[in-house]
Amino acid sequence: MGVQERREREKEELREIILDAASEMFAQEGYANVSMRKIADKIEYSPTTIYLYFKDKSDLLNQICEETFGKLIEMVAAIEAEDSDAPINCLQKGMRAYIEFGLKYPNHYEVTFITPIMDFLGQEVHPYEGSSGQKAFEHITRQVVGSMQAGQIKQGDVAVISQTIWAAIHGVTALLIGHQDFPFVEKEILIDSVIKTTIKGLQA
Amino acid sequence: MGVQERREREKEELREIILDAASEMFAQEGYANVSMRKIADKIEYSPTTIYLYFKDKSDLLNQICEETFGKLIEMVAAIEAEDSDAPINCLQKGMRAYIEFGLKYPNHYEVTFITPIMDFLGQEVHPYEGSSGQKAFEHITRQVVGSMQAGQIKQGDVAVISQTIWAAIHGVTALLIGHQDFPFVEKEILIDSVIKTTIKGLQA
DNA sequence: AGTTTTACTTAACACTGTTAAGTTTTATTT
DNA sequence: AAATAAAACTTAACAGTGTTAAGTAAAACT
Repeated sequence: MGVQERREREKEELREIILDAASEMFAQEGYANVSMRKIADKIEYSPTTIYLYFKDKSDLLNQICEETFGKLIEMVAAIEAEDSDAPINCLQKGMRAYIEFGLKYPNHYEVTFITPIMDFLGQEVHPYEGSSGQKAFEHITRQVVGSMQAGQIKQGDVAVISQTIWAAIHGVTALLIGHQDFPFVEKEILIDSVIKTTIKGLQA
Repeated sequence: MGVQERREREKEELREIILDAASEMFAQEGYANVSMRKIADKIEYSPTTIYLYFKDKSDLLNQICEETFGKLIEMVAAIEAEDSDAPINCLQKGMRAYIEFGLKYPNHYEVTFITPIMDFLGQEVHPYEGSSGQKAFEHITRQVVGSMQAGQIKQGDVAVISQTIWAAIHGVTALLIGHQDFPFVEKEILIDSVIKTTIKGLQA
């Protein structure tokens, strides 16, 4: 009765092929500039086949983002595992990793964290619960708790502090991605400044 | 020879009508969900008439943003004119005004500062030079200079500090607008935290 | 070999932004 | 006042979009 298993494997393979093709195209040309027909052309299937594997275009995107952000989580988890001297260094490294990840995959960052995907009623369709985004954020929270317990940042509401940090790193990432015509100072200097200012602002 | 002047006035009026209709619709339903035909329906002209007044859809948007952000500049300028005791208070008020403005006109904020408008080659088409966005940013810069001269924030590169501030306020604004499903702490508390953390991080 | 299930495709719908060509209205000139 | 020129606006169309319903080919089961 190995037939069913083989077929499932084949289905999964095509799912991956679609996902890979779409991922590459989204990252290269941007979500809006890639049509279902173009993806279909690339994988040499009819456009409607994609709909047998994904609910719609935004579902395709969400699943790509889940994959991509799995990588971010791995990166941040690796930093945590490094058992660095001070939790606050860990937090800083995590912030830097987040920003650099966003700049490395700007189109993926854009679609996951910048573009609010709305349906026609203006409702957001980015389910947060259980998403990789949630998991990534939980890492920040954990590092905040660690730094707070070590007395390296001031006592306070963990959620407030975590979200403040997220605002800072999202802010610089989003600006650098989305406003390439703006006369920014040198990228590394700005990133440094954002991280240092935030950490200093949170110290006891 | 007042005929020509009257006609110019009439042209300007229709331009305003289009701008107002589009502005309202973009703000209510979001840029992507408003088509040229829908705008045309609303103002009771044919869709192509719009192209006699605006180069294309994104031009329409840019001009709306210029108008809207004129208001932001007025707000920030009013704060500056208030001649508040300390420049750093002025800076803080300006930051708050920026964030609150973004939350008040989320769709306008989105299209000006969040959505990167790309043409089909992935080139950005948001001209920064001379834009209202530039002018708004210059206000931040001026307040940074003032605070620095008053010794209320540390000495340093004005551009770096200004952009760090922008990253922070853009970050929280963009997050609050774009991720309404995220379990944020109370809005005012988060905004307060971002502003205070940033200012504290920049103090001498 | 015949039947059912699965996988995939064709054709179509209702949209989109945008342009070229044509029409109506307004102003100028004779 | 009639003819001409210019401006304002519209109709029709192109080439594309996401998505669905209906149909076909292939594989698996009986």
